[in-house]
Amino acid sequence: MEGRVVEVVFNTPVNNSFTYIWKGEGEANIGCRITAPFGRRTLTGWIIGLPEAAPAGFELKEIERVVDSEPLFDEDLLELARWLASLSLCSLGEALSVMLPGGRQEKDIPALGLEDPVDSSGAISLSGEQQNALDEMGRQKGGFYYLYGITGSGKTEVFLQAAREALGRGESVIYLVPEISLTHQLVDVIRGRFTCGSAVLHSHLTPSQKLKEWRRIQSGEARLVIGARSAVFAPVKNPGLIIIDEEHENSYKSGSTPRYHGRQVAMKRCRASGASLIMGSATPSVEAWHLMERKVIKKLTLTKRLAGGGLPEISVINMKDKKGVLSPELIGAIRKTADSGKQSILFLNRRGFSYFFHCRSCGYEMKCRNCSVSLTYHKNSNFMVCHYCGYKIRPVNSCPECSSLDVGYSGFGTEQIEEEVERLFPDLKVSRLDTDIASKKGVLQETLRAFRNGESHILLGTQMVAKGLNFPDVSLVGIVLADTGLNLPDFRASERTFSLITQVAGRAGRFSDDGKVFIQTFKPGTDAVRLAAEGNIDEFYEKELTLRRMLDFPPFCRLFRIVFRGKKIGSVKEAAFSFSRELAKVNNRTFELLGPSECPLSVISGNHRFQILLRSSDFTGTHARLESVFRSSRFSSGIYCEIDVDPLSLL
DNA sequence: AGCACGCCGACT
DNA sequence: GTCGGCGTGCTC
Repeated sequence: MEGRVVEVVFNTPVNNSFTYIWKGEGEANIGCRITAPFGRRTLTGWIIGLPEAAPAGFELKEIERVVDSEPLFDEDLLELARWLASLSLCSLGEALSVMLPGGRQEKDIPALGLEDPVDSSGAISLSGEQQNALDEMGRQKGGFYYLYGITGSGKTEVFLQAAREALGRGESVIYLVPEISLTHQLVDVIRGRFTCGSAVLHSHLTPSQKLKEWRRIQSGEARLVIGARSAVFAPVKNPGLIIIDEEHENSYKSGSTPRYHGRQVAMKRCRASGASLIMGSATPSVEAWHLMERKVIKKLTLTKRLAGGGLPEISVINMKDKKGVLSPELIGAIRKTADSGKQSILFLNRRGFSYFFHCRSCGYEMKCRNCSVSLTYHKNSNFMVCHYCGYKIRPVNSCPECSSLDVGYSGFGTEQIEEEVERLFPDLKVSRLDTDIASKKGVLQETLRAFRNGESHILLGTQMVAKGLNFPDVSLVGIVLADTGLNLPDFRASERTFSLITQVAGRAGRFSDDGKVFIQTFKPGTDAVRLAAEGNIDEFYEKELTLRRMLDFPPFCRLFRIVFRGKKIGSVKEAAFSFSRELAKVNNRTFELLGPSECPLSVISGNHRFQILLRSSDFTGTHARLESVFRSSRFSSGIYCEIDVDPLSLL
């Protein structure tokens, strides 16, 4: 009996496709899921082709079952998957599995929603600035735009009206937000605003719910799709507009294979379909800023705060020679705030602080002389190491800058600060919010609800607090140590610090005119801190871009990060060095090869980690060479190699 | 990724 | 003598 020849890929790191035969009743079309025997197991795969004849030399196995009667993806989406697989060096099956419902679930970091207040009653009239921006966007179909404006300048309203116009033309719209799980308010507003069907894709949908939404989008029933990162793959018909809210957010970059960036995928989709792209933020990524300067993206600026509400008063506190973690100024302000019946938020950027050499007297940190990033202290080898180039020196017991002996490698975490705050303010109630707490289901929401209801006076938190500052009774925000981010061995440290301070400052005091922000820092003079405090945004980007150009970092080059991990340090190291030798063979001066060196986080859950960095301005040439070495290399069991093209972080 | 096959050490 | 280590290779 004859059957249909079917080409299939699976969600495995195996890059090739497999040919099967379908002898069943129904149709087997491109884009449908199937189950089939694969080796000694049965797997679900996707049909990517219907070849006329089977390749010779194989005894074809039979497709067991065709899961879908209608395809999950069309040729356009398949093409996008091929592009993604090639770019991020994963298999086609892995690429498809991250795009499609029922594939691997992407894990998301909990973060607070932005909750930009939007009028839910219906379209409101725009300010002159907003209207100009909207008109500009309508001018050229397929254009790339950036709405650059301070918090409260009404970006969301412009997004919504641009979406309305696209929907009015019969087109579909994808609206990306950093993380959807806690942005119910925004989602409700958006859904309430439009009469056409909308779909919300987020990580907490069950596979069947996800599939249902997927079908609604495919059919055209839902033409407005709201979702986090992976919603950029939504199978919309006739895409007319993709919106990226809070473009600078790191959650747009996937943290696992395939490590794609939502912005990059959005740009690709828009170019392919002729749709427009609109991004927005008060603190664009340095990449995006550079694209604006190069006129690849048209910058549209919103300068005015709509609701009035003056910018908060910002004080920079120099922590040099200060005892304790809270300055007298901040302590006084917390007391005063509580006395006047208002609430305070203390923000602590804790990440990685303790790994770096730090002088308590002057704030000096030890930096690599080649890379201008902070050196990481390694206890076991007793070396300060640069994780870009492997440069290492012995640590010192006194500060090279001021000779102070008050130096160390330890910092503080939320727990210590909490103790300190409780000691200082025994009569005030403190809520703590960090990743440990947030991972416990429901605790996050409960903590926030309690704080919003005024059940505690002070909210103490890490990263995640930065975006959720729209509590009406909060009038004081303290950044406990603004420069901790600068200690990270990362060329984006400055950008992150700047963005953070600016975002925090922009959100404080939105509901009252007496909002105050205290920035504690050892480096009040550092550009990231100083310019953020001054609100001197344009100057920061100018300086940062000059620096990146000087040091040859993105966006003036492209980076590739290749991480090797495994239980046995010797084999990991060996794999990294052997891979590095293969790369060197084909390099031919195409790229700069840095490493191998131990990763900044040298051991994660018992796995030793080594990394290689490639730096080049010839992206295509470097990518091709890396691809050929990677696809032809075999790693022994227990050794894993992961590639991150355009990494956001080198940790 | 799984899951087999395959060839060398300490054990019922 | 076998159970089991993980190195190597394949999956239509």
